[in-house]
This record gives sequence, structure tokens and C-alpha cells, in this order.
Amino acid sequence: MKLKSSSAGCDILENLIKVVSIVGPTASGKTKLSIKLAKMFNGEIISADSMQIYKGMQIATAKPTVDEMEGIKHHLIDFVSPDETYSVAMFVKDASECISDIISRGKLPFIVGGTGLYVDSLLNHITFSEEQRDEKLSLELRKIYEEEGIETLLKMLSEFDIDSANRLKTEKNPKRIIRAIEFYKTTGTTITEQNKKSRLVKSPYKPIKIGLNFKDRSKLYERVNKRVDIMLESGLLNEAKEVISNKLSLTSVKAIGYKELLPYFNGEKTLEECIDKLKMETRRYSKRQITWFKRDLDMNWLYADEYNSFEELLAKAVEIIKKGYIYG
RNA sequence: GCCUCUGUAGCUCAGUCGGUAGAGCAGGGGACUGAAAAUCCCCGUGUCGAUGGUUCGAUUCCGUCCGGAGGCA
Repeated sequence: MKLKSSSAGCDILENLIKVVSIVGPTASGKTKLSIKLAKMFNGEIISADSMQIYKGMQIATAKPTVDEMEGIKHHLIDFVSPDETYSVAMFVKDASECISDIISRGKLPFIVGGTGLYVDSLLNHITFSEEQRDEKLSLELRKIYEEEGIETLLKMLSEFDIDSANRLKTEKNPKRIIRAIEFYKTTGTTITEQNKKSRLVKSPYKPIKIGLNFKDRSKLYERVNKRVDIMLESGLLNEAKEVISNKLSLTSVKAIGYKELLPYFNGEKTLEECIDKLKMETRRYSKRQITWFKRDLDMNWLYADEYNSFEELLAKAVEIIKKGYIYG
């Protein structure tokens, strides 16, 4: 089935595809809520998680187990080899296909995950350039950055894309400047132009957005800490050893849960120190996620600590989805 | 019991020759278009242990009390 998309963007409101998105920081309870909802609404789940895509890495990424899934079909989990690279562009393509497939079988797609960039790019139907990345060039630019600093990169960029250079110069973010240069060198157009073009096609989706969080930040952090303890009990140390020893590609090794334990494996720090660090990094990650999702004004926020039980929270979520169906 | 040291931000500590204070870490806020669990930007949050005294003015000096560490007995 082909997705219907309108370039003008002023007609066919009734043809928009209804999807439910469930987002929130790590350890906020997305997995459990989404599975219960999917059961009630005849749904299937598309994971929007940049690390759960990788095979193995079960514990650190807190992938739902087969038991937990309760028979609900999950897509885009556990399907990429850890030494391969993946990207937002691939995610949008894969997830769009999943949505079409789920819809064609008369079911409701649930987009569930904590990778804000993935969720938003999918729901806003961002169009990425056909050109592949030039990783070699990107590495060369990285080297220039390390040897000469950010100013050299900004100067290079400003030679052909003054808009981006101006936009990027206050935030000294090498990654984004490198990408801007790389983009121009591989496509001949500026990233600024591309970003404009990327939103020209109207999104075919009408999402019902649910954001899961805690009103009291410290309650979320308690859950994060506890989750890390559970990961350790479940064998995180062994998983980390395996992942690290496999000489995995950069991306998968960047998952929180492995690199933080490296100083312990190397005998540089105690296990306890590393665990504290791991908890801290996970807390910070959850905060960054919250920052990302907060700016979405269409979000229906559910604060878990404002409900007396999971059932109450679930009932509220059901209400939001039903309302979205009637008035959406 | 006596002596010495000590009490300043959530933590570790600086400092004020008397004019209500600042670092690191923790923490908070923000950005985000092909690595995003990534990569960056901004921000000091305080009854200076308590209470009297000296002083125009005390977190700073003095007394007492309370808490902590060490030493002598």
C-alpha cells in the first residue's frame, strides 16, 4: 500500500492516517503502557529507539522480552547487526513501511520510543536527500576539528553556506558543522536549503501523541537508578563485556550501559564508581529526552505520579486515544 | 574530663585584614534534519551551625552552647 501524501497540504483531512505515538524519558513506563493499549486497540508496536534496533544488547537497552510483549507484534527491534550503521533517514523509511503494512492489515500503529529525533522525523514526514552520507569525508573533517578547532570548520562552511555558518557559530557543535559541510560537498546544495525542502511534503499522519513522565523529577530518577540495579542483576556486566570485546562499531557501543563500565574492566575504577556514573549518565539522558519532548505542544502529557495506579493511568490513555479518534 | 582542629551551596572545599560570598562536581534550563543513548549551548541554587557580645555594620573578632574529627588522659 502506498502512502497518500498531498503536496498542497490543504485537502484530504479525512484521509490522514491515524497513529498513536507514546514517548517519554527512559524508565517512564512506555513499554508496559504501549503493550496494554495495543491489546485494547488491536494495535502493533513500532519501536522508535535508536539502540533497540541492534541485535543483542538486550539488557542495556531494556528491550521488552517475549513474555512482556504479550503477543503484540513489535517492529524495528533487534534487526540491525551491531557493527552496522543506521540513521534517522533509514528509520523514517523503515517505519513508514511498517505503518503502511500495519494499516493494510486493518490494525492501529503505535509508535513507541524515546528517540525524539526518530519519532518527530517520522510523524512530520521529513524528506531526506537521496544522497548517501560520505563517512570518509566526515572523518577527515573530524580530524581537522581535532587538530585545528571549530573555527576552521566554521570558516570552511561559511565559504559556501553563510546561513548555516551563522546559525551554527554560537553553538560550537562540531558534529552539526561537519554534517553541514559534508552535505554541501556531497550534494551541491546547502543543508539550509535541504532543511526547507524536507518539510514541503505534508505528513500523511494524524498522530495522537501521548507523553509519559513524572511530575516529580526525583521519582523518575529513583526509577532510573532502580532500573540500572535490575540491569546489573540481569547480567549487564557480561553483556557489556561481550559488546565491547566484539569491537563493535561506534554507534552501538555508544549505548549507555557499556562504555561506563569500561574503567572497571580496565581496573581503573571500582565497580561501584562505574555504577554511579552509569546511573548519572542515564539520568542525564532522561532529562535530555524530556527537553526534546516538552517542545511538542500537541503532546498529551500523562504524569505517572499523579495517578493512584497503573489502571488509572491506562484509563486516561484510553480516553485520550478515543478522543483523538472522534475529533482528530 | 582536658586540649587542638572543624562546621560556608545537594557534596568536597575556597574566601571575606569586618561592608551578607565562589570554585569543582552534583543539579536546573535549552538546542537538535543522515552517529541522536549522539553532539553541543546557557545558569549558582546559600538563615555562611545556634545564640549572646563588641561594632554604624558580624559569615568574618570575642564568649557560650550544639554537632563532627583527632590528641592527651
